[in-house]
Amino acid sequence: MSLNKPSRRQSGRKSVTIQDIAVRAGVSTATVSRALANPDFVSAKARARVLRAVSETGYTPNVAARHLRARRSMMILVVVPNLANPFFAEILRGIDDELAEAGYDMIIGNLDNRAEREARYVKLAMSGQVDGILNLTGRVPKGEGRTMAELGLPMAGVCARVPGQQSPHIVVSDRASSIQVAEHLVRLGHRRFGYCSGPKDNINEVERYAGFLEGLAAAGIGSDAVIRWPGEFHLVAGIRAAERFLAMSDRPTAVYAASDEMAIAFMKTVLTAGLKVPDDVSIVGFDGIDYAKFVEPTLTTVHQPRQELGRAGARALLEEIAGKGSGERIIELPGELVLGGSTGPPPSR
Amino acid sequence: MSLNKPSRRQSGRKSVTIQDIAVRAGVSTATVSRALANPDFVSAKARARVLRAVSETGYTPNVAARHLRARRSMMILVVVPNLANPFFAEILRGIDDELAEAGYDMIIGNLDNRAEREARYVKLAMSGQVDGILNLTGRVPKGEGRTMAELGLPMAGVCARVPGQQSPHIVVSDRASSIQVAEHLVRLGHRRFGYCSGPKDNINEVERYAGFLEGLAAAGIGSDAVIRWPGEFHLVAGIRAAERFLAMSDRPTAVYAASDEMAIAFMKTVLTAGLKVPDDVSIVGFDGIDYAKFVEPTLTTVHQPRQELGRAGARALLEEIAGKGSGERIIELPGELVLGGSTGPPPSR
DNA sequence: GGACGGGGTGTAATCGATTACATTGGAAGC
DNA sequence: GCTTCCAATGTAATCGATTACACCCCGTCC
Repeated sequence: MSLNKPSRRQSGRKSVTIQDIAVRAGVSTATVSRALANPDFVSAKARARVLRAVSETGYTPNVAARHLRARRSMMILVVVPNLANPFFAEILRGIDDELAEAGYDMIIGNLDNRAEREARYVKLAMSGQVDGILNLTGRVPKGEGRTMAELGLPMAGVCARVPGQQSPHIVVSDRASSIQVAEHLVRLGHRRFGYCSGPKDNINEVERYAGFLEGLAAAGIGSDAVIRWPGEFHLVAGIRAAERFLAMSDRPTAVYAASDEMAIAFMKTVLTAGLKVPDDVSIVGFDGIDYAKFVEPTLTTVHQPRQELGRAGARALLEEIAGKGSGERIIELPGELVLGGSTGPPPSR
Repeated sequence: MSLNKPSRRQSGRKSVTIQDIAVRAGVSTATVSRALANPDFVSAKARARVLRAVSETGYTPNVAARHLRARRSMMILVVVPNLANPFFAEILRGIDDELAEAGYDMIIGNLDNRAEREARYVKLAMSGQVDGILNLTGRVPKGEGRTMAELGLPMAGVCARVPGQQSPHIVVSDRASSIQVAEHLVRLGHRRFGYCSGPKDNINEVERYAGFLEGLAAAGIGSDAVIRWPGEFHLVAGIRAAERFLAMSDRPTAVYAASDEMAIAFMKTVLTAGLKVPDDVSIVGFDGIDYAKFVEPTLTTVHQPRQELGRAGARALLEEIAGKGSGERIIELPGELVLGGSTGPPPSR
């Protein structure tokens, strides 16, 4: 088996090196490097000649060489649970904006909701290819016999608090927001509830559920008034929950879903079954994705400041990388309950 | 200004090198390298010792060094118009699956619908950081005084045919599918149409519009029966088109939108205005994103085989990289008209 | 006038892998 | 037994940048 295709070497690419620039500008490679990285330490004349040579040739430093020597790649690994959920897309935008400002690019590790894909990104992180990790998954990815946290790379968590991980976390006020949801539904007159759960090992899920119960308790309603359906934050889980709901003889009058995707799928399923929203059942989601505004009726939901979550996460990570990080630390941004048309008083019967 | 923070060198990371493995296994670095890359050329004994040393130490080759020497990064740049559109997320999944099989990872260049972000990725591609480019944008990104096509890097287009770009393209049958849309609407009895356009310099848009007119023409309906609203494929454009639609005194009875996002936003806006869908107006989208099934009524749309588009694109690119590519070439995958509840006969009046 | 200092520059080591080329040892063939 | 050949391995060059260190030159200060 041919060791390597020697044929496909630089098919057409010219590859201008720092040597070429040095010769062209009549200086040494050291001066070229300095002229580009630390202009202040080079004479104006030399700098001008270097810059001209660069623009004439279209030289771009080879990042592999730079990375090898400088021991930094200017790349960040962003681990995402599921790219298909538009909720994450806007967080990524915030992250990207902030990272780009600092000169970093990002590699997106999409788990696609499949834990077995974690290993691939642990490996990628191990190979020294990235300078830091942003973890949006609410878990500590494992693989290759290690966890991602053990790699000693700077890391920060966004959206999700990961217990036991020594790094900053940027989260939304899951608990406080869920209390508001409970208050809103109780005020409307609801007394019996359904709850569309996220994965039970996810801390956001835990907090949201706890907050919901806490809010109800404050109104004197016990946890036995809540039916909890298992779920996974995505559309399909919403359908399953709705099927269980529809099969019930004595249904709750309000349903709280731990993600908008589940709420939207739930709503669609019960509408298709002939129920009216909110006349027959009120529905509340969590996240505030764009589509929540484009379903009929509009979804009542807790809006997360997605872009700001991303930006704050990126900033925290950059601090960690710079060594200015304070390590373990939680930054909580407020969620906002946005009222839509999917909630109303319970059926009078 | 301190040149570089010397403090932040390898904060805790051990960095096992090939040297360490060589010593530990009692062989040379060449043998270690071969044992890992070309096991057949190394004795079983040596290989075993190397592998043991590797697993004992958790060694991972430094990719920067490998990349520098081997002149390949095993990274692909994927340029995406807008990550927030879930349509692209599933294409990315197809791409990622196929690339991962071949050992490649991807860097996602999200333009976020802003052309000025193109330059950043042209630069990234120029720096030799990637072995190839997948372009989902339907344009040739420009910046740094060049276009991305001029870099001489292997490239392939997905979703969009880019005129004048010498590389394979994987597209959906825009024209044929749009003809079907026209036939469907005509068969239902519609005679006056609205069309929610994508960007006019986008080839998919051009083809979709042309196909729509062609289908109508086949039924003896002229292009003067179609009102075209300008758009951008995203949600906001759908709202704008709907506002124009609502302001009309004599409205078309059916609307075709060049993307599901526009269709969904259009539908929501007219529903909010008190119209009924499809009783007052029929709506058809394009793409077949998940949310099309979760709006009420369900959207009639042209379903694109997204994952397969991504896979085929990745395969074509890998062929280009391997030098087996045939260059200019168009692969067309069929779209499928999926009937939903958003289309019906025109109001009888 | 000589010592000193510092800005500007060049030389060469270095990062950690891959790989061309040289070398070794042992089996096979005569 | 000696040559031949090939598989297995080692040595060292190499990729292209960054950067420690040395050096030169010239102005300034005693």
